[in-house]
Amino acid sequence: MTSSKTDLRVIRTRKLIMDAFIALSSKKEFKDITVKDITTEAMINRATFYYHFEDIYDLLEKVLSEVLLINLNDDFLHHNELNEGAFLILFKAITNFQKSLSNRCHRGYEETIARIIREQLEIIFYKMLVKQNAASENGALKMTAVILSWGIYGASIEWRTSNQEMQPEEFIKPVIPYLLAGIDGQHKNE
Amino acid sequence: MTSSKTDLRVIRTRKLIMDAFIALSSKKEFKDITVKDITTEAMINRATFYYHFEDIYDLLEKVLSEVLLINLNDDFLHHNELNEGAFLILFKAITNFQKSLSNRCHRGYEETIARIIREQLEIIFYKMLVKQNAASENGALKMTAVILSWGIYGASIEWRTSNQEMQPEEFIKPVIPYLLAGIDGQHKNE
DNA sequence: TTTGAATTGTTGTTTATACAACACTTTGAA
DNA sequence: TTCAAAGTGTTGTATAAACAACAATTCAAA
Repeated sequence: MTSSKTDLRVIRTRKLIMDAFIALSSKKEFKDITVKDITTEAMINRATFYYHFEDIYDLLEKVLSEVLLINLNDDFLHHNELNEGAFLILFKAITNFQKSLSNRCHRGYEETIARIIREQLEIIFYKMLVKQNAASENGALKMTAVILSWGIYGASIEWRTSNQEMQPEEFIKPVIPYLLAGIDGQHKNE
Repeated sequence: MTSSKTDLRVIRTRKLIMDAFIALSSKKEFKDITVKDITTEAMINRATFYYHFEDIYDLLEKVLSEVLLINLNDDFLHHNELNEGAFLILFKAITNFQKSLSNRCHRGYEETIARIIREQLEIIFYKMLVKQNAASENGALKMTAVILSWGIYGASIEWRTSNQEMQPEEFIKPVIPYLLAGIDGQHKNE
C-alpha cells in the first residue's frame, strides 16, 4: 500500500464537482451542461475543474465508473466466487445502474457509457478469475474476462431494449449454466 | 458599497460549515455536537473552523440569525411599511422559526437563542422606523425599536408556551392596534 | 459570410486551507 | 483521587484553489 493520504481539499473538491454534475444531470441533458454550469453549482473556480479532470468527458467517465463500482462493491465483492449467485447479483447491479442512468437523462452518450461499463466489467471479471485460478495462464484469463464482459453487457442491453418488464434475474438465469461451463471448460484445458 | 468581493473559498467553506451544523443539529442535541463532528461532516480541517468562527457558540449565533433573516427577508422586507400586515407577517415568521428550532432539538440554549432573535428584531424595527420617519430624533426611534422587539419576542414566547394550537395570526391580532397606536403617538410628540 | 457572445483550455500570482504539532482543559472510568 | 482519552484553541509551513487574464474555438444570429 502506497497510502500517501490525499489532501482533504482534493477529496472534497472532487466530491463537490461530481455531486454537482449528478445534480445537473437530473435537470438537463448532458450535451447542454457546460463546465461553467458545473463549477457554479459546485462553488469552485473553473480553473480548479481542469486541475482535476481533463474535460467534461473525463468527468462523465469517472462519475459513471464510480457510481457503477459503488453499485457493485456493496453487495458483490464480498461474495468473491464466480458462481450462479455472483452472476445474478452482477447482472442485477448493471441493470439497476442502467435504470438510474436513463432517469438521469444521459441519452446520446450510449457509446461512451457502454465502453465504461464494459471496461469495468472486464476489470472485475479478470480480478475474480485470477483469484480463483492463480495458476492459470494470464492471457487466457484476460481473454475470458473480455468475452464475459462483452457477453454480460450485451445481455443487459438486450434486457433494456426489449424486456424491461421481465425481472433481470429470470432474464439472465437461463444462460448462466452456459457461462459457467465456459469457465470450467477453460479450467480443464490448463 | 465597499464591494471587495469575498473569496469564493470563504463563501463555500462558511456554507459547508453551516450546512453541516444544521444537518448535525437534526441528529443530536447541541450540547453533544463537537467542533470535530462539524468539520468532519463539512469535510474541512478543524483549524479552518477557527479561521471563520470564534467557537461553536459563535457558529450557533450566526446560523440562527441567518436562518431567521432568510425567514424574514423573503416575505417581509418587501412590504416596507410598519402596519398591521407587517406585524402579522413578522410574528408568523418568528413563530415559524421557533417551530423549526424545536424540531432541530436546540433545547437548553433558549437564552442564547432569545438574545439572537430579539437583537435581530430590534435591528429590523429600527430600520423600518428610520425609513418611515427620517426626521425624528434617533434616540427615541432606537428606544421604540427596543420596546417593540422585546414586546413581540415576549408575545412569541407566550404563544409557544401556552397556545400553540391557536394560529399565530389570531394570537397577535388583538394587540396590534395598541402597538400601532404607540408608534403613531411617538410620531405626534416630535 | 461576418460579427459578437459564449465556451474551452491554460498560465502566473495570491490566498485560503490542510496538516501536524503543541499546550491546555474537560470528562469519565478505574 | 488519578489517569487516560477526548476536546479546545493556536501556530508555522506546505499546497490546493481562487482569480484574472489570455488565445483559441464554437455557435447562433444578423
